[in-house]
Amino acid sequence: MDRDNEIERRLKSANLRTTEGRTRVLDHIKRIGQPLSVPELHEFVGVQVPLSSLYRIVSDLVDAAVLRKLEFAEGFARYELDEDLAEHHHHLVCTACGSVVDLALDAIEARLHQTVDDIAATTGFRARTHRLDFFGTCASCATAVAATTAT
Amino acid sequence: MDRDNEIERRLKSANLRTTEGRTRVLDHIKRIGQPLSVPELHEFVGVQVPLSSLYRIVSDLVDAAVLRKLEFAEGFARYELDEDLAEHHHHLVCTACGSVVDLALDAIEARLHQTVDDIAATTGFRARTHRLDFFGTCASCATAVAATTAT
DNA sequence: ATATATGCAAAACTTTTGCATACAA
DNA sequence: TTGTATGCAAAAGTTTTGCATATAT
Repeated sequence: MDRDNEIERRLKSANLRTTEGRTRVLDHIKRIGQPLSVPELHEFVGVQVPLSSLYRIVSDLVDAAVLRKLEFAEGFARYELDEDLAEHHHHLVCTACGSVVDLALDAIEARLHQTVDDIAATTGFRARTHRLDFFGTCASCATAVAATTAT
Repeated sequence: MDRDNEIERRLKSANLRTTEGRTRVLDHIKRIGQPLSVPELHEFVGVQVPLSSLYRIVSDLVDAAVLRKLEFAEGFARYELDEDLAEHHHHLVCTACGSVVDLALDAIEARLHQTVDDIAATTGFRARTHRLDFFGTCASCATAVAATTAT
C-alpha cells in the first residue's frame, strides 16, 4: 500500500526503527480508524506493551509526522494518523454517547479554503492547517432520546 | 453591562454564590480575552487563591455555563467565557510563538451553517456547536521568520 | 557491533477530593 | 443561621524520565 510506504519513509527519515511495539500501535490505529487514547491502545494492543512504552511510541510517531495528537476536553490526548496519511477530515463528537466519528466532505474544504484566504487578507495570519469539530447528537442517540422523551 | 447581568443570572440559577475567588477569575478572563489555563490564572489572579480552589472555581463555572473548557494539544486545559457570553468566535493558534487569538468573521459562520445542514442531511448527526481552530503563523512571527531567513 | 528501543520504577504535572474552617445569603 | 465556598493536604490520573537491558540494523 502506498500509505504504508510513506509511513516507512517517515520512520526512516526520523531515524526510527521498525519495532514490534510501533508496528502494533500503527496497525491498530489504522484498523480502528478513530482517534485512540494511550490507555485505549494499551487495552487493544495488548497489556504486554507497558504504558510508558506506548507514551514514548506515540510521542516519537508524532515527532516523525506519522501520528497527530488531538485533544477534546476529556483530560487526556488521542492519537490518529497524520492528516497527510489519512484523508483530511473532521470529527463529529456525540456529547451523548462520547463517540467520535470521522467526517470528510468536499464542500467543507472548499468553504474552509475561502475562509483561510479571508483570514490572511484580514489579519495577516497564515493558516497552515485547521481543525474543525462538531459537537452534538449522533443519529442513534437522537433516536434514543426521542424514544425516551416520547415515554 | 448586559453580559454581567447574564453571568449573575447563570450563577444564581446554578446556586453559585458571588465570592471573591469567582469574581477575580471572571474579571481576569473578561479582561484578558484569551483562553487561560489554571496555572496562568493562578499567576494572574494572585497566588493567594490556591490551585485547588481555582480548579474548583472553573469547574463550577463550566457547569454553570459561564465558562467553556478548551483543549489544544498542550497537555492542559484552557478556559474562556461561554460562547453565549462572548461573541461566537474561533482561534488562530500561532505554532511559532504559541499565541492564541480570537477571530470572529460573519462569512465563516454563514459557511459553517451550510456545513451543519449538509452534515445533518448526509449523516443524521445534529451539530449543536462546533469548534474551528486554525494553526499557522501569525503576522509578526511570519515577519520574524522572513527576517531570519533573509540573513 | 553499535546505536536505538524497551521495560521497570520512580517522578512530574495536571486535576480531583476529603475534611475542617470561613464566608455569603 | 444555614448551606455553600475555601484552604490545606493528600491522592488520583495522565504523561514523562533515568537507567539497565534487549533489540534492530
